[in-house]
Amino acid sequence: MLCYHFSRMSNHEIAKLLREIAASYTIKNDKKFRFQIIAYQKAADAIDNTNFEIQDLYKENKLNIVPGIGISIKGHLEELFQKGKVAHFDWVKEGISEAVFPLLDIPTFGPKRAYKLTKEFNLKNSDTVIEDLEKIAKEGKISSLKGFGEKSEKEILRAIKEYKEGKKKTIRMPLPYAFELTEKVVDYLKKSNAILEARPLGSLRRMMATVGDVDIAVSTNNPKQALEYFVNYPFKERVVEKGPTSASILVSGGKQVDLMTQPPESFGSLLQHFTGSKGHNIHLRELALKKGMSLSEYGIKKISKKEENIEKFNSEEKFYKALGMDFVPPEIREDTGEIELALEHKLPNLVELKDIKGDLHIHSNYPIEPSHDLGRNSMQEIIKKAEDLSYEYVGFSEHNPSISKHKEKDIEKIITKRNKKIEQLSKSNKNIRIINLLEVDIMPNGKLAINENFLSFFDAVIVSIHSSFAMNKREMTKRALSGLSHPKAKIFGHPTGRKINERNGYELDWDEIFEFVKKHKKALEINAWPNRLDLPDSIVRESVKKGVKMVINTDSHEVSQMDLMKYGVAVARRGWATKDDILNTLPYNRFIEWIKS
DNA sequence: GCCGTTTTCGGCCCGACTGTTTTCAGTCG
Repeated sequence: MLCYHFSRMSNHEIAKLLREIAASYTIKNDKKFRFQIIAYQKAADAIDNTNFEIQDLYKENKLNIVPGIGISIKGHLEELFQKGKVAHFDWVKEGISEAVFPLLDIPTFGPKRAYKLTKEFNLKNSDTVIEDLEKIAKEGKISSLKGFGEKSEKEILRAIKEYKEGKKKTIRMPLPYAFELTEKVVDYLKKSNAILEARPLGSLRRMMATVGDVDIAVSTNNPKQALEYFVNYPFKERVVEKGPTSASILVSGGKQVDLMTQPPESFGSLLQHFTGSKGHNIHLRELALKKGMSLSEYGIKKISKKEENIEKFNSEEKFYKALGMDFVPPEIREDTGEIELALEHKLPNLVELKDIKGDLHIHSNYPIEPSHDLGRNSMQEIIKKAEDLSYEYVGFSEHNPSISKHKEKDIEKIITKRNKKIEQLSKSNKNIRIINLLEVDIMPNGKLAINENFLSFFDAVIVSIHSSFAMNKREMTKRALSGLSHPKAKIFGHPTGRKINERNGYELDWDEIFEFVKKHKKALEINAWPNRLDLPDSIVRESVKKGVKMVINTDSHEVSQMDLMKYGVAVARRGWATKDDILNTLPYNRFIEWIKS
């Protein structure tokens, strides 16, 4: 019997276990357990997405605050944490080899096929199952199996090969990377005269921090020609599938691009359908069902009417209106309360890029001899760029001078000189107001990496953590709060320290951080750097709920990077932030009043 | 197994595509 290391199971491991239960139910009897399967998958999704550590919630007896965890699953998880195993889970998994589960990470493998193959060939070792199966396929033993054939055998070999090359179901691209990839495909599509419009949708349109597949919707009166053109995309690796209304290709690097088509008169329903999220759409359709309507990418069917009449929608606004709802911004279509508010016409006015009046986290090339990397452009070039972006103000915030390389006297000299430079620039640039900042390390002991006497040289400083990430939650929270406690420390930079696809970031006690930041009128940064996007959207949402203010910054080291602001705004929108929640939407006078307060 | 301004019982989204099938099962989004 398998025992789990219950002393410390991460949310991800717990979610994985619940997905294994869903898969096992599917294998046992997918019709009989249809709703259990959905329930376990939903619970797994919820656990993957929550900000709370599930084991912490268990200790506080608050597991049921996670939507999707009800009486049964709560009980099972409690048993898991107490005993390290769950009798009911063992029952569900009975007769199913552990070797089934690694196969589920490979595209085209679902529970049924994985089970059939492991059972037929008596595969028991979950560490070697993929290699074992590959060998069997190469020997041509799969094609003779009932329900399999030559093609599926080849498909299995290809899927395993691609999986080994790193094309797993779970690997996701950072948002800006996905943007560039998509732009190339969309530009190509627009050159076809069969294609009237092409728009990226899915998680990309919802501006999620990471994107799995790229989804593109096409408006066309000639789907056959449009799809033929699509699958001939010059940078394609291969065609995954192609039908009369949709097709999928793999492009360079093995990323999948899905294309769906509709004629212009139904394009609105298609946009809505293909933007998702899955949870948002399911909720919407359940709601519609209760009103006697059935929703799909084709439009709205009235169930009561005998004739198969589908009402079509050329715009999303009209589609939502037909359901009695306001248009829901794509960024918040995650089924976390937006549907209810759209019905009551009470959706928040989310912050927009044009609301941003300044960027405070920019590294110039001023020779400050910093602890970390210097920027590449001059302060003057940055000011010029800020003008181009129609900002009112800009903040210079190079890293603090390295304390290991300088004596305090040298640091004082460097800062004094920099201050004079900023003063002079302020006089010569009337269109852009300059805010004199610095990004200062919070050292492991909680002290700032600059003598506190020097802080008076600045309007304020951004404090952030760049080292010793392995500290525990308690110590890290203490460290962060200590760093923020100086009156000049106004902004907590990239607060979680995460790097997407690289590291998770350290743990903090968010309730304590929120309380402190709010009480002392500080702000949390939403850092727009592509693989940071930090704060994560879910923590922005909590900040908004708690009334904690934020600023959105690019952390630019080069002027072109100041354009990354849109990704930071996207994160803020995904966290339901309005203009009022974001301090750098304030005009200069009010912003400077805050930062000097 | 979860959930609730139609319900604490009786519901639970909707469709595309492929391969192995002679009408459907499996996977995916």
